[in-house]
Amino acid sequence: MVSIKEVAQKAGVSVSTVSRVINGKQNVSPEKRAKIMQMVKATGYVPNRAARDMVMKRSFTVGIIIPMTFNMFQRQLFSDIEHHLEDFGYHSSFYFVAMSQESEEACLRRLKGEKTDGVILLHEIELPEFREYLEKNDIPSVIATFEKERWKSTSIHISENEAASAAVNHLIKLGHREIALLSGKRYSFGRQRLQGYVNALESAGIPYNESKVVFVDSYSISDGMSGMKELLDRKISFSALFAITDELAIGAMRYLKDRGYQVPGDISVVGCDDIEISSYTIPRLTTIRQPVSEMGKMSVAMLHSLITSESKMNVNIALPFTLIERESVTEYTKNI
Amino acid sequence: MVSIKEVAQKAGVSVSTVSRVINGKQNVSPEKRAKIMQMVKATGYVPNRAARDMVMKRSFTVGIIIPMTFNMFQRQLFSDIEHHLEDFGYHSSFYFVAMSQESEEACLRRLKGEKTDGVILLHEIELPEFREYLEKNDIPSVIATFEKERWKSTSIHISENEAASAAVNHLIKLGHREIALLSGKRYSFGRQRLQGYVNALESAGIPYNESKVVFVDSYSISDGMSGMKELLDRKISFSALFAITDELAIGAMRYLKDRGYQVPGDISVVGCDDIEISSYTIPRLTTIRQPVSEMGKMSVAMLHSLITSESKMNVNIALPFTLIERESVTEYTKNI
DNA sequence: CTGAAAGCGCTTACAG
DNA sequence: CTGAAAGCGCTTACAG
Repeated sequence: MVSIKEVAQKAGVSVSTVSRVINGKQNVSPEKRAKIMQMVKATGYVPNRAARDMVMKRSFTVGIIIPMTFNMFQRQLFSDIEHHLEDFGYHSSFYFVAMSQESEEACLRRLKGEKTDGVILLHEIELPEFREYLEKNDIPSVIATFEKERWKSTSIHISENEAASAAVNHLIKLGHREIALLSGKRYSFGRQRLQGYVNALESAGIPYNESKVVFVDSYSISDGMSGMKELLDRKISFSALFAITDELAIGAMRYLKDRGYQVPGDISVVGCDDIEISSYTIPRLTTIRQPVSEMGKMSVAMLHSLITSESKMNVNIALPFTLIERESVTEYTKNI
Repeated sequence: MVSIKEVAQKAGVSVSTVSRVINGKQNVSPEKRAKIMQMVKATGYVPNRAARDMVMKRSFTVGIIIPMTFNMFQRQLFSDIEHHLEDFGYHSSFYFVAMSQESEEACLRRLKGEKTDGVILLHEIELPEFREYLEKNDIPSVIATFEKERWKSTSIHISENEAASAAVNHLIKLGHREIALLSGKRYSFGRQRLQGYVNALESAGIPYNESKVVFVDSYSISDGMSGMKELLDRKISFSALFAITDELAIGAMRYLKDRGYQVPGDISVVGCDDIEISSYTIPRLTTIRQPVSEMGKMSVAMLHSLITSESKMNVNIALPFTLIERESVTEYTKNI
């Protein structure tokens, strides 16, 4: 591969000068600049990234922390983030982490060797050393799509609590009072959306009833099916369901169909997130939309500004969510 | 950050020796080795990747070429590939490329600067210089999930042609004769699956009828809807549809429902790929399964062997596919 | 088994 | 505006 030295020789200048022009610095005579550009083109020279990274002591890469198995919402988010990262000229390095301490430690170890310019978390890491390492080394981080308390970093999210309330209020406004909840314990948003459900019920003067809520392990479609099964097996009476993620809702609708129930005829279902597939399900899912692309875009933009600016001020950004009314919800008529 | 030099000083040895132990070389006395390990631990030393990459003239990263907008099948594949790459100790670098020459050129330019150890293509690149560059520089590449003619690299795929035939034969066996095709021109598999459809018809002595096939621009769910619309608007008569991707099939089922048709009551639908969501749609989709995880795993394993072994032999691997019978297909009763 | 030294390909003061 | 030189943090012959 051709090196900067070779280009310098062919152009009859020093490497310093070549370095200047390829990095767009001023103070180079037009003639030399032209000559150098010409040689760069002729030789097909491209700077060696490793060498540059080493001397500049930064890698121009940002680390992306992702859960080992990431769901559809995160896949969309991830893809948006990648695009923007590329636009800003960053590389990205992945860190898949599972729900275990060893996995988090392994992630931290790798992180130390790579000197990423910053980190975007699509997954909540518990390990205290992790946070400490970032803070001690001034590595900016942004949390994408979580509203995490006491973690000193910028975070982009919707108000989880209010989003859940909005979903439930929509149901209440339509006359539903026996509203089941399909939730999970994993991640902070599980707790927050549960809280939103509780709040909405309370405001409407509807008593909270434990037997109407089920917690599943994760947030996949199949968890939605098993959660719905559990709910049905309890033989309680209800007319609507709020599933805290769209995938859960889709699984619930699937299972309801298997058991012969109509959505929304027998049960109204509302989800949360608005993943792509939700506009195509049968019936189309009524849900709360998180502005994914904006969130992805902002995550990168915020991280970039944290990396480049002097004042490292961490902000907590709550983006607006929207209720998207589709076909899975209807007015209250009866309980099952 | 602590460097190798610092560790050497604290351990009272030379940097060469430290380098030997952290790289697991032999020929180091047990005492020094122990002392060094201890200092590594104490200082929290982790080798600087950029420095190592530079001197070793390789980056331990593999480039992943992805289409600008990647579909659900590719997202699953991608996620599998990433996991395995991490297992093998590789990093990955993304190259999103659009359907344009400039985009392919930009991709090539970046590739030149990064000295990736190898490349995995999830997207077909047309630019001849691209292939030339890889060949000239002995950069191994594997094509994941495409069966590409005249491209000297290893490729992992199913027999597209036969997979399509299997789907259509299934329909034929159930008595269908008027079988519509929802296809696309983009990528070689579009052409290949079309060929499989044609072959299956021919073997069964059913004449190919152009009016029963529609080509859409891309392979998304919404393309599936618009393709189905076009088909219906042609007012032709048919009893079954083969959509060359699951997303297309899901879009078609969606649109059929909107127009008041029953699947499979009025129209049987079979897809191809077997993406996750296909087992949860209403009705569940009958489709041809590509062994995604195996494909992801093999792509990485093959690339790794290409990178590390001496003999760079390129192989063309066709993995078996399976017909997955679910609920979207039924016996022929009538045409619409 | 071990260390001194060269070199990888860049950037960045520094001196002119 | 320009170049010589130092230095980034490693690995790898080479000599002992």
